[in-house]
Amino acid sequence: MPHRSGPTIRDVAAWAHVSHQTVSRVINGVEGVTPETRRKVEAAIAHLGYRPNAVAQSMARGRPRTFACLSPNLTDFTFASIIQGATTEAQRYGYYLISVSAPNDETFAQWMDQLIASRRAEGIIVLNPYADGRRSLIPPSVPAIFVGARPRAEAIGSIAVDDEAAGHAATRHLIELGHRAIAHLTGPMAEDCAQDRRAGYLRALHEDGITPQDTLVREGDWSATAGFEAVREWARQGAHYTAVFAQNDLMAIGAMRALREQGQQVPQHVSVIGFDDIPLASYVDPALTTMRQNTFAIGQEAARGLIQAVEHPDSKVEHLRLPVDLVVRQSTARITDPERR
Amino acid sequence: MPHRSGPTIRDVAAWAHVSHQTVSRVINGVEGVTPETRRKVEAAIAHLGYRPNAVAQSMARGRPRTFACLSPNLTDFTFASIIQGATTEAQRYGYYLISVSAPNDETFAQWMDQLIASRRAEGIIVLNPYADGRRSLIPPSVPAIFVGARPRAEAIGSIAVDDEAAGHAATRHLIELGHRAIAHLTGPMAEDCAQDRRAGYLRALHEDGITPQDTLVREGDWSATAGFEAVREWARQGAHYTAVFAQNDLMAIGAMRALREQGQQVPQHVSVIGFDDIPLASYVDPALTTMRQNTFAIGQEAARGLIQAVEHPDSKVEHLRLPVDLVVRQSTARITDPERR
DNA sequence: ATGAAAGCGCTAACAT
DNA sequence: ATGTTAGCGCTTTCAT
Repeated sequence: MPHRSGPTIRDVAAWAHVSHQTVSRVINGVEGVTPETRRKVEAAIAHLGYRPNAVAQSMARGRPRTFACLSPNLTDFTFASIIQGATTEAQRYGYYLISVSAPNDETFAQWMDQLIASRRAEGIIVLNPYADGRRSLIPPSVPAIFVGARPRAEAIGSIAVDDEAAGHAATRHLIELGHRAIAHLTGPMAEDCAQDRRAGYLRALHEDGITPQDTLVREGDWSATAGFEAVREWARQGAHYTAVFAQNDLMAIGAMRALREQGQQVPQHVSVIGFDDIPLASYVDPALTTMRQNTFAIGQEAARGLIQAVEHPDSKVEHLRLPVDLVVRQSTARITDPERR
Repeated sequence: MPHRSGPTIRDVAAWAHVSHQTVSRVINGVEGVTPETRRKVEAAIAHLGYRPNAVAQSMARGRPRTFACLSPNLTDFTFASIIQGATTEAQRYGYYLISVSAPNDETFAQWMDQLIASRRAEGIIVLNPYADGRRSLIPPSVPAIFVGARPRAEAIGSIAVDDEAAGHAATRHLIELGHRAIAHLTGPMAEDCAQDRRAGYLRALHEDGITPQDTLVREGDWSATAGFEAVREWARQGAHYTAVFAQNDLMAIGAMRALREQGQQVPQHVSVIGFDDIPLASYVDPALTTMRQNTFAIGQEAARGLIQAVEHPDSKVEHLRLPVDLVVRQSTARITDPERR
């Protein structure tokens, strides 16, 4: 029952005494229409309350002007904010975003089938594309852009912050406060950003002649729980450290809680630095020192890059790196008791 | 340039030596196809790697099988989680969700135009529909479902938690711990849930013969900052209270921070209870007592309700209320010092 | 500058 | 049980 859901281009044409093609020209802002007929058509459109049918346009153009954004989840602030940026930017250019949660590669494959194979979406934004095997599920022909991935020698553009530099800066901040035993809590090491942040961490240690300790580097899954567990594990092992660099704020906050439960004060006994600057970072106790990334801008750039990719398939693929800023709050402090070093 | 982007139904038909209509029947699982021809068609589909074009299906059916989800933002955990639930459930029925951020009624109107007037989406899920004047921007003809709104005498279904009961339960929890001077931090009072939670709060006070104090009820905007500012304002006014019931966790956490900065201990001096049970609730210090709502389920129900509304327009509109659970953690405690009451 | 014709890939109504 | 015929509402040639 394809119900008549409103006036069509032909109704407008009839009302304005022009061909439907002229109406098409007007609504698409194409040159070569007399100002007068344009006015007539516009009057007809206004009078009938005509709105172009987006599905019919997609059909005729062979392009749906819709993207899919595949994210590990929709709830983590970092992802959500990137998605919000991408949605906003896409809209500015007449594109739409279907954002979905693909926590593993089965769900990823399913979405690829339902969104891409069925041509409901004409391009994809993939957040953290190297979390698992999902990369191989993307046919070379589909326009895509990666977020949170290192530039690779391939035809897919990428947007990321400079994770290595950020990891380095975070660690340097701690070193400058006098810390030398610096624990490190990473994201899943399959992901580029986790690797790069750790690389920055190691470089900073190296620069200061500090020997990295394997036991002080633990892999987490970005959750507060992971941060909590890591600190417990270090305690179990009797590990010694005076600072923790967590690769995201959630893990940092989880770590802070575990430290407190062990009777360790932050930052008096142990300094903690996070990554992201989520909205709650300044409200937890103590307020979290962290590396701020502009997630909204990342999303905007991702949308922009993908639009570029679908509209100018032959243009050079872009790899963008955005800066990260150190935001010093109260969870990091200078070592006063030299004994603890 | 409608580029040939793959085999069509007719290619499959030719290969299987049947009409394209038979192919249509097969891919839609319609009865009345010989097992043998069905097999032939399926073989052809597999051989050619055919996938139905979703846009063409939408076009021919006159229904895009796409919904829009309009939320105040995409980043607050509560909204994001509802959206994730809705996306997941919609997918199970072959529907898709375009989720957008509409912080005010101008953006809301814009999205309504671009998604609904253009028939890109055939129905909407509106989160917190009474935040402003947006309700009036929804034409009666568009299938819709409201989340976080009270059932009203209208043709739009609703999903919400039982906010009045939840507000009551939260307040009772504090009263049972001996509190009588209970401050209350609401969301925007234009929203149903804020009104209902406050109503529950007032009822609980009333039941115990506690006279509510106007100065102890402050309106916030759901942000941690609002919670922080409210506590400061109370201090400026010299308000006396031994407990705070905040209508969401963000405001509760902001309030806890302000209390701490004033030298007030939570829960020794002031108890704090929140609402939502965001993932960080158990990791802040002290771990937050809160009212847990199953946001994912809310999203699922919303999607289900909307599908019902578009597929069976004449069925009775549903109004669902989901329960809320008290989760006691460490931010609330019994009053020990009777003097402070 | 404008119009006529054709078709995008599919579903739906009507044959047979 | 299968095929044939029309569209869905628009854009895109190609004429005029």
